[in-house]
Amino acid sequence: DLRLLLVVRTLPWRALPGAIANPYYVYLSEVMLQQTTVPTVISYFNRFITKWPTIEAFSRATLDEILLEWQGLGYYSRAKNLKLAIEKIIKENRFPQSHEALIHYPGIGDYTSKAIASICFDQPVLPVDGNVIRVFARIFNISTPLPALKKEIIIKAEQVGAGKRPGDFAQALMDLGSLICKPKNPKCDECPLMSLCDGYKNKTYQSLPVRLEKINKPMRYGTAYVIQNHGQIIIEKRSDKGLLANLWGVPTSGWNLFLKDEKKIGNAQDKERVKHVFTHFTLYLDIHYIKIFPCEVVKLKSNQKFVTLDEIQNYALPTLMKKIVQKLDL
DNA sequence: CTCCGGGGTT
DNA sequence: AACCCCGGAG
Repeated sequence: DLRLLLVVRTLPWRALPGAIANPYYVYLSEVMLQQTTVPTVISYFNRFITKWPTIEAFSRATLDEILLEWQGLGYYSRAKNLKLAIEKIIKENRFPQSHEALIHYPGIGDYTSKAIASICFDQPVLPVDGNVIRVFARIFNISTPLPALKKEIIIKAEQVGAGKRPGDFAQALMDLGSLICKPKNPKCDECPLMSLCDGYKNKTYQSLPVRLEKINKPMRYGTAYVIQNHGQIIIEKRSDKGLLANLWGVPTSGWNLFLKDEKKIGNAQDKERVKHVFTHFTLYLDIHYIKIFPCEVVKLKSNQKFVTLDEIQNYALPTLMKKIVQKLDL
């Protein structure tokens, strides 16, 4: 039977043996883990629960305060959704407990709703994340390529069931995926499920799960403007929609696609250019340094302000903008 | 340097 | 199907 596994890892959001998991901790950590690895999440998570120990405390934080703590984690709309969902929960005065109830909150989908329901409330559901997909694809030797594979595994997981301790089963399966049944060089000789693994039996496990073609990312380029005056620079708050929404950074030009035969980028030195990779394109920004003369009058847009390098710590900057600011020596 | 993993929304 | 970001592995 698949449902005989031990939870291996101790993590700050996990309950001690015999204790009940804190839904706020599990929810917060799951959202962070949607985009980042465990070692990175641990420090972010600890800062969050120190600053906001309960969902009540969290619900009183502004989006700007949350983004300041979230900076560097990426996928910034998740911080916004987390805030919206927690405000809703506080208003309702009750933490939703079932997969069906949870899935209607912003930013909570199939995986996160099942993770919270099973880990915190012992609901009989199995969250299917990348680890579970990989483990199931190998155990049952399924060669359906991603992303279609995911739906197949979700159905398979419903058939397998969640056992008597759904939360432990879910976490054990994810631990197995991350520590033993790894994407590369899995430790099959240490695996408690070796004897029932069809992928191991058929020696297909290394190539599972199968994923379809990867497409080349297009490149974009533009200019970032570092506008200085007396040890201060101009930063601006980005729009509340689209890429890096609600975050701060130096002003930039538009980010243009390279035309097919266009000369790539200029001959700027490393110090004057940053490269940053997003999900669907790679960005190159040449940095232009502009000094304002004392007699010049600068008219700032409503979303712009002058700040010193010290003051910039109080604004949420994405990693792209940190790369630029770190080069500065005012 | 390049590649890749990781859920949810629209 | 496209969009949303970053860090770790190799």
